[in-house]
Amino acid sequence: MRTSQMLIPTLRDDPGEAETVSHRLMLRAGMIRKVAAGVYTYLPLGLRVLRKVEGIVREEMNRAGAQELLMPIASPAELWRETGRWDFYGKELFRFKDRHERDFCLGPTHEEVITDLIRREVRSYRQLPLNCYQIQTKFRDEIRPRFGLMRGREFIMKDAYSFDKDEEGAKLSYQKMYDAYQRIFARCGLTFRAVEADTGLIGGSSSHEFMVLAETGEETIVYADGGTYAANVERAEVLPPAEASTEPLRPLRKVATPGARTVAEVCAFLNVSPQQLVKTLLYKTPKEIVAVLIRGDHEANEVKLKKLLGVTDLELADPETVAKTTGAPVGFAGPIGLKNVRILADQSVAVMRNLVAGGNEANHHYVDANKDRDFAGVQVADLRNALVGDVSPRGDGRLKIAKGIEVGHVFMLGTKYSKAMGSAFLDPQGQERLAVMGCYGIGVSRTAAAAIEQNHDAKGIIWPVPIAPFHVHLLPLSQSDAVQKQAKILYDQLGQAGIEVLWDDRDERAGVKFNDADLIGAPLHLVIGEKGLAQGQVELKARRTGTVTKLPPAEVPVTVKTRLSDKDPATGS
RNA sequence: CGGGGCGUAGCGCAGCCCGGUAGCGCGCCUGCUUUGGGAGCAGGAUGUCGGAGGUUCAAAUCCUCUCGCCCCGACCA
Repeated sequence: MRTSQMLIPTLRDDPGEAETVSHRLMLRAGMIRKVAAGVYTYLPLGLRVLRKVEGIVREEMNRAGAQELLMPIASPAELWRETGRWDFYGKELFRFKDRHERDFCLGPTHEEVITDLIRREVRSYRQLPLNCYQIQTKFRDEIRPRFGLMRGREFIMKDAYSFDKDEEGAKLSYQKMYDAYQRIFARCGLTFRAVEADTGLIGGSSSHEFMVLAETGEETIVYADGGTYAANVERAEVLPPAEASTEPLRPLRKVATPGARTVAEVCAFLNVSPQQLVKTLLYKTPKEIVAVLIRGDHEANEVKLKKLLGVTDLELADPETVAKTTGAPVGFAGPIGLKNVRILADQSVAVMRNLVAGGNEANHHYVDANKDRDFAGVQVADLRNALVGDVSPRGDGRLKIAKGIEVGHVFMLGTKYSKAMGSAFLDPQGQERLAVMGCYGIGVSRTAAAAIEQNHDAKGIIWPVPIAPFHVHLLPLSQSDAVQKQAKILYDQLGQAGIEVLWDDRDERAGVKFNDADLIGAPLHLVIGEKGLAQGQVELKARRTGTVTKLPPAEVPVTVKTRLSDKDPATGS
């Protein structure tokens, strides 16, 4: 393609609206433009990258035995009412009415639609297993869209749904997808990690998220430094403490702690460490108010808490509720004397002795409090976030923490949807059985953004070869006949060799072309200059390393092919 | 939804406090020169100052309402 014939509106300055690297660079490189919050137009360059990612996804899905279909973006409320998700999904579901006042939504995911199809069309075990996927625009009315394509309200997703006749088959389908995902993200040139994950709104029995490792990631993951365990921190299990305190119990005292509300303030005032302190968090669920005891230096894990309580709605209680429940303002809640409230404690709290806790009275705390002696009826569970240095729950070392971008998520669904919607088939015995399902998502547009987060420098994007919008950026530096002719020859030769070339045929200065090329980030830059050409040489530059190779034009096609092959470190593929 | 901030030329911003009829840099157009890392000179075009209402002789500037966007948090395959 010739630059002069493509819409590639690069920007010199960083747009004010973008903070994140990928968002900024995609805008500056002329790949995307915003239409509304979280809604973007993909310009030709951006679309080419999406198509590359889609191509890899499609190949690997097909290879794994899945078949492509395409479902509608709009779906009727009735289907969503069958599974209860019309109410359950909440505000994130983009809803609208047609002219007959019938409720519809824009699909955020398609379990209902696919299950509706399969229950109609699949009646025999002979038709199973089945795995159908689509690559499609999805809509989620995110509370806060951000970071460009990273968290849009409209985005492109590959979603696959497997149907099996039994649990065993479903596990196999799941494993196939898991393996396919490994290949997909590896082929995209990403550094990533599969981690155990929570199943959230989709539901099901177990799941793994595929995380692209990046500082800017919105997810926190933990992994064992000595083995294979890795999990989203939402999900990561924490082992019970290895040893309990053996300190002799001291008598309980109530002391004045004027104005000391936060852990830091109380610790400073009483001259104790956060490890000796217990914070009492009051949570509100639709059913009840619960008090949660967490050690001062730990963080409560609301996902674990929700699971334990069997609720999906959970929030910290407002100050009035706290006051009404504890008889004290926020900052002085404690387990001692707390009435009419279920009390939960994290495992680490259960082994503490002589702890400090709120006094349920303004400006007072208890010192040397002890479970069972001073407060009882406490349910102990794993309720905190895992921390750096915790022992891995699989015993393979200690935990470390990293940030990740969730680009894929595989779920074992079981019969949640087939049961709700009656997707059944007849087994060889003529018995009716429910399909066992799995679902598997990949954020295609997010993957493109994640690739930039992981592959860039101060000058711009550095595309991994397999998803680069172009392989070679051809930069003739002069409008002279000799240079232009040589450019045309190389452009044609490379094109015939199946290499995608972006030819900067603009009458711009060298600096402008170099800077745009660095910004756009094709893996190889082919520079044709007047002087070099007079000596029979052109230059091939690796975007990632900046390494320049001078070579005669005749050698370009072969050299480029070699460089683009995935073994060459200079292109970083 | 809570907190913070921003809407002025295609992009980045100043002007607003203290009202007097809009400016800077980059980009864009024309010409000449230049031509290996965002050229120089000369000339030129471009704004419902997010929108509506109000105050005033006069509003980008003050007041009210409203819409949009960004950041932090809560939330989320």
